[in-house]
Amino acid sequence: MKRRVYEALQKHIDHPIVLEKPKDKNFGHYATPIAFSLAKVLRRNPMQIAEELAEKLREEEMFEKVDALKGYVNIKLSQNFLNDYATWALEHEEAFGKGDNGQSVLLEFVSANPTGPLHIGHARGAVWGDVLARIGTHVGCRIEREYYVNDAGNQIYLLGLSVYLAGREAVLGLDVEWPEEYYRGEYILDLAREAVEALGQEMFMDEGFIPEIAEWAKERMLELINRNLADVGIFFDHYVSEKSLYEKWDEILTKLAEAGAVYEKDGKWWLKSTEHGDEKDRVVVREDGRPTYLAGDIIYHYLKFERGYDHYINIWGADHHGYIARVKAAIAFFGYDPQKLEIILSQMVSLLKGGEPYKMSKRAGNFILMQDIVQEIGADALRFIFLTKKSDTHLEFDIEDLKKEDNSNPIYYINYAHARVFSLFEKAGKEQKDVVRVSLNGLGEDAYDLLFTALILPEVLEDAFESRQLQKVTDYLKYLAGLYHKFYYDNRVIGTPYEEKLLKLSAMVALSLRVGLKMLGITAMKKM
RNA sequence: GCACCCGUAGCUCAGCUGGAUAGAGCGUUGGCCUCCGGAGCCAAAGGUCAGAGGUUCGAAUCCUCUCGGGUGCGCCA
Repeated sequence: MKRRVYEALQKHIDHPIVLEKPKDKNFGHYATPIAFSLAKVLRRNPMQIAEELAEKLREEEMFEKVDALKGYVNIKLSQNFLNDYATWALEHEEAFGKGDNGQSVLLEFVSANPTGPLHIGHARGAVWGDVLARIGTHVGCRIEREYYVNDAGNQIYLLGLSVYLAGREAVLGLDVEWPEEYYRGEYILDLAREAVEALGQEMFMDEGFIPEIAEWAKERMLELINRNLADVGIFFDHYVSEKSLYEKWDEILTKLAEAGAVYEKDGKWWLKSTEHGDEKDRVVVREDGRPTYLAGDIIYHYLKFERGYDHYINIWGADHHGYIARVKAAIAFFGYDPQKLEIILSQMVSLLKGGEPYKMSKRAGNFILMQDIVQEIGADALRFIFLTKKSDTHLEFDIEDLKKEDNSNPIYYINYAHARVFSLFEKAGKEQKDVVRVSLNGLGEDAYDLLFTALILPEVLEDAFESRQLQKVTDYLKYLAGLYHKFYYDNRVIGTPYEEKLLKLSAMVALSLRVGLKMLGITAMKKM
């Protein structure tokens, strides 16, 4: 809809146009301060320019009214235009809001180490990535979801060691000496019990079996992580194993050397990441010849770019922000455009419980599990908490509040509006198809406000996706639901001369709420 | 010390590609059910947009500095 307006304006203006929604709805549906920027170029009075422009735009059929006010050009869409659009939307439910962006995007998210269950911080990135993918797909991108599995290195050995020791101590009752660093937490005990059962006691008699135990435990953890994700409706198209990448390392190192990207010093190989804006060069091969973690990431991103997507998005925890420069540097050395890699940082989540800060630490084992929160407040509420906040800001919430908040949760507010519409149709003994072609002519201003708000869903989705600000969708849904609740309160529907018109309007609102909720991974309720 | 994120109502947060009178939810106070779902609606109180400069027709929004909070600065992953 916005695009149609934009195109209409373009016919008359040869200048970048900013189109916005006026704060005061009396000003119309759209407004542009274009006259101010044109005034600078043309060196003329903005009021005058606005007036001339308004004059030209009045010829467009889709506009009912075009005003010039204090330099702004305010535009009001015609009722016929809005009505026809609503009819189209209701007849093409699946297509409403669908775009044709066409970009192919590889979205990497979660990528939590397979050494434990997902905690609440992971959940934020997981939900964000999932919804970004849902909306992106709806607006027409071809988005593939990928999980990078860090299944190599010391941490996996540590996992094995932890299970091995827990098995000896808690299951077999042997004396053990705990090292300084190991994984704690109940899940390690569970794993140990299972492992003794599945692998046999003899595996716990000799440290030499630790790598085998580690491998087994890692697989179990991946299964667990996937179950955690599935419980909130999150899935992946690809899993890439870090371990499997290293066989390509020699080849990649050669490529880097040919590009002049690496050098040898102190018996180690360094990436010249400072050449591309990093603060220092980074070791990629240790003295003993083993590649570092960065090497794995270099291979991974090289292969990503080889796969030829238009754009790449990684959602990382904010604690990895220092890592961006070196990965981008490597990409640049391969001759690819590092701009195509976009890193979205998901900031910390702090939890309170009854006002007390909850320290989250994987090693300490007292972190809050995503599955526990899901069990307490439900997947939908968990999704909503994260989606009402932008990703790059710290988020703090109290578990106790969330528990008691299930009644005042905005999801209920939105769903209630949706359910009310279905209740109306039921009471009226009608179905949507009975009213889609009804003309809305004759309805009042508030009805058209509501209709217009329902119809802007596509541009809200597009804007939210393009700006990576998913909270715009939740804001919109709350606003639309609020408008409908008020409208419902002010207007009687059934038994009035406007019954069919108002049912159509209600159906349109419900459609936008439903599609919007679907984008958030939440199913709209017809009854509550 | 350097880098990144943040500082907006009592609390949790929107608004930030500069635009018209700074918003929501919760909390507080007071109204609205003989009537389609009161899980709703209406109203009130509550703000030096951390502070100071700058840029310009115009700044919560952009720039600089200061103060305050968080995170990162491994050849761990």
